[in-house]
Amino acid sequence: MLPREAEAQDGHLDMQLMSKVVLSAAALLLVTAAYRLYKSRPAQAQQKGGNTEAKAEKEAEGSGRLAVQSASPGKLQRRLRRQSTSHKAGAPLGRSWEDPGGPCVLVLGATSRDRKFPTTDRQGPEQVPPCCCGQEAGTAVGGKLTPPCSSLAELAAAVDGSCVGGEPAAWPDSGPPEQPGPGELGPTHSCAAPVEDSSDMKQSWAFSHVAGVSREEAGTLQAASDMGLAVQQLEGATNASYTFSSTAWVRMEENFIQKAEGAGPQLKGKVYDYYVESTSQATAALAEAPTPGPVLEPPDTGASSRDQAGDTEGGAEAIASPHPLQSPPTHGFSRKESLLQISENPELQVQPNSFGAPAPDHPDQGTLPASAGCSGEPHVQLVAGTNFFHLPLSPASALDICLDLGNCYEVLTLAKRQNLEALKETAYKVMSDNYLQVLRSPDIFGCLSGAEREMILQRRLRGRRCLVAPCSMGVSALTFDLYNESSKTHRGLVSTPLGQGRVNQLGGVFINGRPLPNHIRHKIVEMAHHGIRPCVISRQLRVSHGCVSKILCRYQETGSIRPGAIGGSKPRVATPDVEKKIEEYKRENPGMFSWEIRDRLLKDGHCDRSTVPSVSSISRVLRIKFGRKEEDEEADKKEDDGEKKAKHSIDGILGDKVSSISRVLRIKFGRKEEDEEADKKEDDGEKKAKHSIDGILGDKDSSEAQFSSRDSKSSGAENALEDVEAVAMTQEQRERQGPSEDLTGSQGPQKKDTEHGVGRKFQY
DNA sequence: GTCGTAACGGTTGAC
DNA sequence: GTGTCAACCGTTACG
Repeated sequence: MLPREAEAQDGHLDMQLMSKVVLSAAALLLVTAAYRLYKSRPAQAQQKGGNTEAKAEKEAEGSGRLAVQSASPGKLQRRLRRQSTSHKAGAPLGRSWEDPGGPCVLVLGATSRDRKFPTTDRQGPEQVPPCCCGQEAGTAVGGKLTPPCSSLAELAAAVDGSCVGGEPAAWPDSGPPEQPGPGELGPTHSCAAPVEDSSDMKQSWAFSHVAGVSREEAGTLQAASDMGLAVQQLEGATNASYTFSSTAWVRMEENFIQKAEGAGPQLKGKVYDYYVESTSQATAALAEAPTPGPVLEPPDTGASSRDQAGDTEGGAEAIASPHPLQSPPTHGFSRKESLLQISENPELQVQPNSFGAPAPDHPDQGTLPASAGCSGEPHVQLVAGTNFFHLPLSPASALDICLDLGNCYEVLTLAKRQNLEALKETAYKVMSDNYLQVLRSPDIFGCLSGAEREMILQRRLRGRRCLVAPCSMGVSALTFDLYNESSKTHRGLVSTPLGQGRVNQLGGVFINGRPLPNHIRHKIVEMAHHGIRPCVISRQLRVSHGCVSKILCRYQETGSIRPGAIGGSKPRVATPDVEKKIEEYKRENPGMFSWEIRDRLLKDGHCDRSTVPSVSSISRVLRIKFGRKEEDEEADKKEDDGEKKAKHSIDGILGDKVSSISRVLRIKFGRKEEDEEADKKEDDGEKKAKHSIDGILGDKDSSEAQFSSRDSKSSGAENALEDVEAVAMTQEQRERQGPSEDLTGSQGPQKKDTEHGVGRKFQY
């Protein structure tokens, strides 16, 4: 118990320390950014800037703990009024910011923005729209989109005291924030019921101040920072999760242009918003899981938030308290619910790709927006040495939409209607990422144009670029071109360095005689697994339906997507054991003919029909073992009868040279043309359909007689996946690996593949 | 329209 | 080092 408590407190103290450090850093960055931004507009305001900047610095130096006191309510309201008048675009502007304030909005900025830029405007802080969090996002885009609550949003709501607690101090100039509307407590509405006792939660988190400066001159600079600490503990659990979040927000308005106009106050300049957010989590062991207690109502959260906001010091004290968990509960904590729901719903945690929302785990990196779900995400600007996240203030942007398959097409339609390229890109990306599901959804795939289908397919394929392994010139070069973003078309593959690429009737590229890349094969199987018909697969992947059918049949039979072994010669059927038997028969009966030996081998069960050596092979063995005899040759010739005719004709064509060479080969390798001819005859129907599935299956059946204890299908599926992943291994390497594995019996499917080779049928 | 399959031209690799 | 040959490949066309 005690050690656990100590650990918990240690962890909490660590969080406090970290909080301070991060807050300090955030504040410093904030001030630096604000200074630089404002510096670029020197003539705008010098009257009050000194005070505000001084305040900002003061607040920054104070680790953001008590910054609220520096804010002047009066100043705040003046600024708000001015903004409300100047912002005709307040609505769109506010909306564009409100949107991020939805599920994916960052913690403080949205709240602050909402308070500062009410869409209804000119009412002062009292009428400022309430906290951003929650379902506003869904309504932001015409109410059509009701995206699932973002984990980030909920996390933000949980972490951010502004949303839940509505810390009024978040904006010094916003005055006491009004009570958030019931529907606006997004975190509350969207979060599951808290499991942990609220009182514990209250004590476990604390919110610092929010600092802000503003200018009333033509150019307006606003800056704010915020930090929050939340603790989540599941019922009965002994571990608590600490989530710390800090946010710095800067807004710069270039409204000084309105002076030149002279027609009255009119904001024609730009509004820049920057923010940087840092979120970190830690887990600490607690003494005991607190008993779940009654959940505080949402209104309480807001009230308490305000109280806390008004009493920022209290929050600061909570952070600084050495025993925060023991402090009396004072707040309602819908943030617990948010955290809990996030923790219980993994899908809510995977929202870094949510468009327009910064990933919580990557506070300041430039890749944050890059990880968003599309190429049109807000760009990152380097300000004051820190990557800031710049959201374009597009009036109609709906940056907080959480796209999924359920709404991607609607979003796409909306984006098209409103000409939102970024949103379109995001929707396309969702479709591409869920390509198989899209294919199965007539309401999505059926509504897409041909170009769009092609585009999402291309993006889907492009995403596999990492699978390219340029180990083999023949295949890899082609594959690389296929996924080269610069080409972006299949046709770009045609001109491979080797010039082997060809384009089939469907527009797909292939190399004649060479198997398709593994990822294509895997995709075929994958799509088939999703119930997509072969004809659709063929069209989508631009692979002939014959090939699709072949691959699927093979996969169904063998469980492997790999192509068969290419090349090579038929292995010897006259194995040492068989040769030994032949020698034994000959010793027992020297006058025994080769065909008699052959029959004896079959009769005694040493060989079956598929593995018994040809008469020629037996004769060769006899020649090697017992020396050359004219009689034997004569007898062999007679036995071979008509089969030799073809050979003789060939000899006649090629002359004595071939005969002599064959003789040499016969002695040297124990193999000659005649043997192969005889083997061909003996193989009879087994070879008739080499290119057909029947042939493959026939080979399989024959081989199964020898490898009856194989269980290829179970491991075959794994190999199918493995095929895609193991791209470092070239096709040829795999093929070569197959036969060796056959012998060891370590890989069923591979064995089956090799069994398809006719030669493998006669392995033994 | 879908699917199976033989034929084709090609590649590969063991011999 | 080269040629042969039998395996494989994917495409195409046909039913």
